[in-house]
Amino acid sequence: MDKAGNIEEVFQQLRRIVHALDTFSRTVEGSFGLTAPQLWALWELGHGDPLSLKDLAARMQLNPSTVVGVVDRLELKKLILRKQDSADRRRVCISLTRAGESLRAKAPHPAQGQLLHGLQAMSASEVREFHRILGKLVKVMEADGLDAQFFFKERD
Amino acid sequence: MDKAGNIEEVFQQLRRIVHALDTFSRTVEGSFGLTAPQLWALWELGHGDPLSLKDLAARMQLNPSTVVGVVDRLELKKLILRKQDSADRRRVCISLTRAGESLRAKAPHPAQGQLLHGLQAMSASEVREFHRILGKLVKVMEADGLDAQFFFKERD
DNA sequence: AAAAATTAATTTGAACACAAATTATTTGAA
DNA sequence: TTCAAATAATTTGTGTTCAAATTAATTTTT
Repeated sequence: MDKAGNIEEVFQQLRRIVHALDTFSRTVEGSFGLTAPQLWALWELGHGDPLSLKDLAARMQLNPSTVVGVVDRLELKKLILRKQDSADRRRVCISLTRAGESLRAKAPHPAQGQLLHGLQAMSASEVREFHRILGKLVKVMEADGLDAQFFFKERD
Repeated sequence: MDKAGNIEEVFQQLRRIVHALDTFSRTVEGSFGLTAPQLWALWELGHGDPLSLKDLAARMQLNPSTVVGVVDRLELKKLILRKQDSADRRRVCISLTRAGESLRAKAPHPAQGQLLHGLQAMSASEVREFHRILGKLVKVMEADGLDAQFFFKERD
């Protein structure tokens, strides 16, 4: 296959990986009661000291406004506790409840099972190579000054 | 770095790629007026004959109920036309309007610019290798009989 | 031909995800 | 010190995504 063909298929493959992750998230929700983002938040919160919403959002690499909703739902399930920070009353202090801690101990790794399984099935050198290539890709994709207008030209 | 470390970073990398794709989708929306799924649907619809909603959903690898919303918004923008199929009145026949066709001609490739850019920056052999590794990953991730319960064990 | 099963599209309800606007609080400058 | 700027959390509004339930039409079975 030529380069263009490979690129076309890589799109498909990444799309399928994202889709598989989403499907796994829903599977976890069905059998565990938590979605992947909720599980992930629980995981981060159990790592050490309580976090502010902003810090939790930063760790999850999500917009704070998104995390508000995730935290709302965890609070409803009584897995976390929201408390106003006494030092800075703008902040909230989010910590696990007893129930949250115990669930966290039983929970699947938030890194999402199928992907983990897939990577573990590879040899170390293959994972290394994959890592190297992804690194290049991320670098280019996140590069500054990439003008979206650039892509707006006739095709097909 | 050892295998476990590489795996941990691959998670991060994939997360960042997904995030970059989402960001790009919003950039396109801002400067073009269409989100990535809308653009993608427009693209598929311009490929040839009109499609039923089911067929469009299949091409986009999305749930039909998701595509209803995407098509709704394209219809509101007068870029597509919904018509009842005369042969089978359960079906709708979705086709581009004149405006839809002209927009499609000016539109960015739905495969999402930054990723395309990133892949084009690689050598052919690198893309080939990436394609090979992703293929393995997809295969394992989509493998049947993978019990989600399997991942529910103590960790950390 | 009438009843049952299937199919296509849609609606409903839940969760994400973001940006932009808002509110409350704190920090910094005049 | 008072007023302005910045920060933290939240609300609001739009869009994506799915599964499950619903509606309308077609196909199959009896």
